[in-house]
Amino acid sequence: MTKNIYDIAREAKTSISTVSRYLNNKNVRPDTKERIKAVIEKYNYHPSSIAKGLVTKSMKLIAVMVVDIRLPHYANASYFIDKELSNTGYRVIVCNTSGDLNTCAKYIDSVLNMGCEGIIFVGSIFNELNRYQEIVEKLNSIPVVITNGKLDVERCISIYIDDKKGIYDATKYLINKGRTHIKYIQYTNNQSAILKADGYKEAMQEAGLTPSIYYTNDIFNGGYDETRRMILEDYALDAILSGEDLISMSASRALVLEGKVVGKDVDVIGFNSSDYCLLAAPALTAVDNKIEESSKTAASLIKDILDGKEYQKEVHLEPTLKIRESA
Amino acid sequence: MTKNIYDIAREAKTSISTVSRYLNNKNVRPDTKERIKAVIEKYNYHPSSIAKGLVTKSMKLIAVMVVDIRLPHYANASYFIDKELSNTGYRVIVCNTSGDLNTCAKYIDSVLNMGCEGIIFVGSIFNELNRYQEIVEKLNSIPVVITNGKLDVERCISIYIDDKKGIYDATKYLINKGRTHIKYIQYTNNQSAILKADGYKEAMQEAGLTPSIYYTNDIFNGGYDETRRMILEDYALDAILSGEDLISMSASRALVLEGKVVGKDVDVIGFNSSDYCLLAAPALTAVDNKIEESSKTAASLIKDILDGKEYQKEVHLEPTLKIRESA
DNA sequence: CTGTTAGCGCCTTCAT
DNA sequence: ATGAAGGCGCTAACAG
Repeated sequence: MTKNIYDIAREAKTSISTVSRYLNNKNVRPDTKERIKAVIEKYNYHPSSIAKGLVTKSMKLIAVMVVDIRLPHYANASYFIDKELSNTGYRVIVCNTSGDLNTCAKYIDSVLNMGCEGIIFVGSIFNELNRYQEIVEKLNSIPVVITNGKLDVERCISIYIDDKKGIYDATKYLINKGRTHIKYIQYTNNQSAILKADGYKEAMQEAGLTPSIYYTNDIFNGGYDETRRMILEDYALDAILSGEDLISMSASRALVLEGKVVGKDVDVIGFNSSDYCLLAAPALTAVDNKIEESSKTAASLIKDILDGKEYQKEVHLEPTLKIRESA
Repeated sequence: MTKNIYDIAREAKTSISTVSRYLNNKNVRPDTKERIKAVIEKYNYHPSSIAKGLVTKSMKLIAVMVVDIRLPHYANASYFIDKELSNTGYRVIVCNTSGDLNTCAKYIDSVLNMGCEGIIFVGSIFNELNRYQEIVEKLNSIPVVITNGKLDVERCISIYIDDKKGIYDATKYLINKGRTHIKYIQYTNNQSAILKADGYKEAMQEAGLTPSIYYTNDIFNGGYDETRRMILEDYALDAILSGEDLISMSASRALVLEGKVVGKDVDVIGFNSSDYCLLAAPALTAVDNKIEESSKTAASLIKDILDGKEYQKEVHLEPTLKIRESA
């Protein structure tokens, strides 16, 4: 039924090697080229990527490691990486690690022996992989890109988005607006979360204000719950910011339900600047951490390594404050 | 460096066929079994899935076709499918077709010759594939599951979620609450969107009310824009519903900014009942179309077909109304 | 520029 | 229960 390279060669009156050359854009005489082309089109023949993979040890696959695709940040990252890569003949395989390194290790094993050519790690949480010597060794065989982190492997590119500065600038912005009772909600306790909180603390202390940090691990309700707590503890609060849009959105919701006018009585700022910011009432002002740019950069850089091009080991991106209605 | 089946066989003092049998749980004498096991563990050997794939014509891959992973509905679907399948040794490959059938066709070609064993289509939009005879033929070679649709291929399971009834019930609910100026916002013009709108119309007409439908193709701003329009055209509006949470959320936002009290002056109902409903202020009441259940069902059914089990060609799921604060 | 040939790592008869 | 040998579809020397 489905044709292979022998069938094509036979019907094009040539050898399989010539067909193979044609397929891989090597030199083939124009007239044979024409004959091969005709037969290939006649049967809509596609060479088996498995058989090719067995020889080349590659299935033209790039793995993307995320925590959970349901979170907008990771959905966006994998979308843009896929978009950038799928044109170049690569297919993307997304792995939901739920932040668990054992799960991640299993995925790495799995994609590696599927002929995966490179891995993109999205998020600083994957920094912790450095502690697993065996995993690091496996990663040595392929190019790796990581955002906001650095892995001790042969070919690794780090894309840094200065999260700390993003929050620092946002805090400054609030201070310059005259806000003084500025609260911060920290989501999780990973490296990136800590850096962001540091940015907040630094800006507050420089201005002679006392930092006030609330903690949560619940992405959907945490902002609401902590804001309720804040209201009880300090009714004079005049600004809230966090390291996640979703946290800030539910904080904003709590304020609105309390009768506060967000953007006037209290300013709220988020982080990521996802499209969901537009759904908040009022629309959420947020730190834009350039997810599209960093994702596309990750994709094109891993291609560069694969293509044997020169590449820089580090790329730095600056977050910016995207002002909407909530602050 | 990396061991193959010959290395294992040699060191375990047996032949590759016996190792292969061990790997595939065939009969092997206990003592040889032990020796093989020891060597395999010593080197942490994993058989190459590419080589295996060349023989079996399968890479243990399932493709999931979605429109755009950035939309919560698709992110959730692919997450739950992945979660259900990754335990069984299958890997999932997500394809963002952006609703374009040519793109979809290319992905199908691609995953098929990568040794993909089955495809899950998420959303009624993929019904349109029936018009492409060549695509349908290709799909004949593998099991297929589609939600809210039916493909004319050999082995296809349809999972129907009664969208029309979901909206019908929601409309009834509003009517029973005494609402009369109920508006509907339709997003896109695909089969599912039309069915939902029909549910709305039917409920309205049965109650002797005049349906009033607004249209948009903009998932993030459409709800807002159309609601602005509504307010100008009929200030007495007392309820809005739509076929997408995001549309209803931005509709709600427009109402709040207009000074209306959502859930009191005007009721708003969404569709999907994603976690984002909790971020709206007030929290969005929505039709729950059972995305987790349908996704997990899709995954386990495609496994059933692959395992040669008996299977039903159709599964029906009932949406329910999840009442929160906005209605 | 082209054809022959030897693998890539595994599964699967077919004997034993 | 086990081993030998052929083949899955393709690429990559090698020789012409």
